[in-house]
Amino acid sequence: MASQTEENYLKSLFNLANPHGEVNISDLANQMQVSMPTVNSMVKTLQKSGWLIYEKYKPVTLTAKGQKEAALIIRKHRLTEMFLVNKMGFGWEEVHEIAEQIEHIHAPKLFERMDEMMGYPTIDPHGSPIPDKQGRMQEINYLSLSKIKPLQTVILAALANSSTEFLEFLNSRNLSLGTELHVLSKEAYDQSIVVSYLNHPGETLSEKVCEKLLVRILDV
Amino acid sequence: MASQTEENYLKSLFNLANPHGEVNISDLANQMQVSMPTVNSMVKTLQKSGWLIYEKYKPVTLTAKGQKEAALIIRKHRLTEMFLVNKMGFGWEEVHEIAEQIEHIHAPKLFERMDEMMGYPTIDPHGSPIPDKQGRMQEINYLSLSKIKPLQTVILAALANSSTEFLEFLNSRNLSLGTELHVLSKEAYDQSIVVSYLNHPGETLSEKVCEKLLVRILDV
DNA sequence: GTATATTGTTAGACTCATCTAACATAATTG
DNA sequence: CAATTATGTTAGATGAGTCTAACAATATAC
Repeated sequence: MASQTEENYLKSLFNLANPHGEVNISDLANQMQVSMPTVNSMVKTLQKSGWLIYEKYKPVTLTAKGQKEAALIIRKHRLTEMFLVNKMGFGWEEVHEIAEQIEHIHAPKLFERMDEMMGYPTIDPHGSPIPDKQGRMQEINYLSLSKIKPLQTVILAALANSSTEFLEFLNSRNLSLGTELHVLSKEAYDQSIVVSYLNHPGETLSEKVCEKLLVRILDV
Repeated sequence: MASQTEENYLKSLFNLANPHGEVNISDLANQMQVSMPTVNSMVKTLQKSGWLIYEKYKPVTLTAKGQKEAALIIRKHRLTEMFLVNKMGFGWEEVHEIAEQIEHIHAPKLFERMDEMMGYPTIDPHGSPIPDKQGRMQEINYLSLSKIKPLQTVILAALANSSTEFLEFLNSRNLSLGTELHVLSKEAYDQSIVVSYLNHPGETLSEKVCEKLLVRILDV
């Protein structure tokens, strides 16, 4: 069984993996906020337990076992976030820190019960997919709002970033998942977009914001 | 801030304290399932942080600060147990292990929300008092069923032991908190008691069991 | 294609929480 | 009250997870 520290490394490895599944030591050190020698020694430890493949001076790769373990931790995290929002009345900007701790609880029944009480949700409060009990995570191909052309109508479906600051920005603009957005225009100079939705007839969103808003195009 | 390990020592110290507030090193070692030298060094650490008073070869005593900290951890434990039973459908025999982990979560809002959702309960699923936000724990003077004379009627109010095995024994006998028990007779030889309740006209309970059943006498 | 910059590794040290072996003090008991 | 038993302490070691300083390999850039 992985320690809490090891679980955090597995989670970071899973999230940092490039399309080939590779992660650089320096990226992992940066993500984990520890020094590279620390990562180096931890990577050796994780390899000994069969969580990943490591060769000197090469990027590391999670094994199938490591990927599954990571996905199951992410599952606990996202189920917890959803439970906190749906069943306990928390705001989507409040749940990450709590879930970061609860994801390490060893109590299968607790998470099964959350899952059941919520009717087996497939996404978390930020639109990220919840891996299933086997650790399989569905790939959802959302579009970034920054790629949408004017006069199209889309639905806000997920976020590419779920930092407290970004979530509070979205709250201040009354933007939540499921909101129907009408793209009115796009500024060629800075790629900012003007959208209308609900009782906001013309809200300007910067490119930086649009990149983080994942949408699906509304079928007409 | 106390580490998770330190928190567990504080909790044990709180629970083991005799009426003078004293705890022996050996009792603490036994409770924590570690060696005496381990306790010895931890006790020095805890003293340095002001959680307890320690003098060589003497029993240790929690400071007011230590007592409050311990009570607040116990508060989180008991609120969690009550939440799991009342809001998530767990049995009273399933919740201890989970609460043992969740009590170390640092998230005041989580526990405040549990408290609020349950309407500010004062006891946990085993009848133990829940300390308040200031770490004050109410003293409840229950009687042990082993002290009750025949022909008296009592209400099962709490348990002096909440081990899974004991709770499963009580489940098998249909005994739960609030059950009205009529003491029919007491066997002088082994101190066992025959009680009637609900649809159990004559159930014999051993002295060992009676000692762990805390009751209050029903006003007639 | 060498020089420089970036990335990764090794060596050695530190803290925390634990252990065993050996020793010291306190409590109990004949 | 002396001997024995129980309880507590010291010393020194260990593994996990971290660090800094120094060094090595790879990648990038002129």
